[in-house]
Amino acid sequence: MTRPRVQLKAIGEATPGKALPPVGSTDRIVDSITNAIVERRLMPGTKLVEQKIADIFKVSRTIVRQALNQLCRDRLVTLEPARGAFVAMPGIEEARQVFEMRNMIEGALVSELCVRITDGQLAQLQAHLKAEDQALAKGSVSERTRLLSDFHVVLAQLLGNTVLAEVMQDLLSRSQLISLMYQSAHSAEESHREHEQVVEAIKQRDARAAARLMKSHIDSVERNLRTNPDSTDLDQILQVKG
Amino acid sequence: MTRPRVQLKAIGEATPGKALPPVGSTDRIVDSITNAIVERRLMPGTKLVEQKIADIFKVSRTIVRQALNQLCRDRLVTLEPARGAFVAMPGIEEARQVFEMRNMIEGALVSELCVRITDGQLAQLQAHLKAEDQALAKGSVSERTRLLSDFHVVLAQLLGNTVLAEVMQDLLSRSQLISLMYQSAHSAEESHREHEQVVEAIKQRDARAAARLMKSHIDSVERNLRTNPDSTDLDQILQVKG
DNA sequence: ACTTAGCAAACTGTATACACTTAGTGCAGG
DNA sequence: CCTGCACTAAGTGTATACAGTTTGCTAAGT
Repeated sequence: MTRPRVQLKAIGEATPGKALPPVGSTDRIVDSITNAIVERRLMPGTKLVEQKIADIFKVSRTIVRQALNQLCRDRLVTLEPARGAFVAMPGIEEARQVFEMRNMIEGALVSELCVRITDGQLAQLQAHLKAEDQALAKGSVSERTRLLSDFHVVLAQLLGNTVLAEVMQDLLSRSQLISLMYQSAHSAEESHREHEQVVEAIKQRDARAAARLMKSHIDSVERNLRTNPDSTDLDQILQVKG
Repeated sequence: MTRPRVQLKAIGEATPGKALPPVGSTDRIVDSITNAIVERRLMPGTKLVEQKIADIFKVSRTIVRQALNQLCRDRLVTLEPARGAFVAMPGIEEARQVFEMRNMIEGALVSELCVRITDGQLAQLQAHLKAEDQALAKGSVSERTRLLSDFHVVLAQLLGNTVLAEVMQDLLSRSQLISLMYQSAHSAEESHREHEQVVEAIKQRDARAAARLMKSHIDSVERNLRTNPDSTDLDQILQVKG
């Protein structure tokens, strides 16, 4: 079986523009690998050898194993018994389920927001939209991607519900991995426009419209995945088979 | 600080009527402790000493630590650095957030079910209701509790969405821990009746009613928590302070 | 030339050892 | 009698050692 061989050094560096790095050694590794995956520096299927990661972070395999276990729970990494850890390769069915779940949660989320959002929070949303706009104009690709994804996290955070925010963060990491595998044809510009429409509906306190727009946004992202299994994907699909 | 001292042996046994035990040693321990917690054999605040658990399951602390880490991610256990692992004691705010999240998810869930459920699946639901009924008549308290909780898991599973089912399973474990801390006055009979109403609405394919009934069911459970912080809770709250 | 058996290197899974932190106990001083 | 400090036992955090498995290579056989 030939899996993609990628430089593991890709996970060494931190990402600018993120929250301050976590205190624990384990969390630091989880964060680095998570970022490396969602930023496409670690491709799906890449084997993550414990000792190499341990060397990079100057810790023992014990710590690395803890990190890999957490990543496995996040579904960003697959653990195959006695074989090792691999960057996950979510299948079509899993992708469908993640998006279905997002549809349900985010639909209800924006509905609720229409009822409870404050003016200050609305301004916060507008500020995020502006940041998206600027990133589209001059930002790097990875910055765009991050902001477009963060939009959904911000929405979740506005409800002040940590439980919800964590689940959303999880679903979004997986979404990014999925988008990466089934190369999305959904343009950043289109996503941004759809985000603006959602925010506008929230501003009007139109729960029904907001939910509809959000669902159609997510559907639109998903649709553009399925209809475009392009060459990169085929490579990876073949690599799975051997 | 005085925390409740409970026999750790409580986690040794498996629970009848559950799915077959998992293969890995780690998962076996996670399952045992999870069951012990939701079945109230391990009370909130109980310290989980690694070596003792290791002795019980005849494994090394390495394995136990993996299990405790997983339980920490499930929020059933709290890890305090250099102090150890404790059965979680979710606060009021966390409880509110869990129920809010359930409201959002399960509302959308039953709506969706109204559109997609098959006759066979409806029969499955009815069968579950019947099991609840029988447990109310003659089953043990823990069996009732389990069935009433499983109702929600079954609903999630009917959608055929593993991602959703896992999140729900998670939220329900936490809900059980919460009910246990803030002793619920919500009677099993009332829950069962409300379940029946939800199923009836699904049967009629009335999405709006189903969502409304489900939300009111969850609200009703939550309301009965908050208004009844009885003696057991006070004990635990005092124990936290000093 | 192609397949297959066997061997060696690499890697994972678990246990163990050891350093460091915390918590409890007893004793001395106020 | 109460307070504060040193000491000790218990427990956690990390590294390391070792056993078992997988994987890729080599070589023999068809």
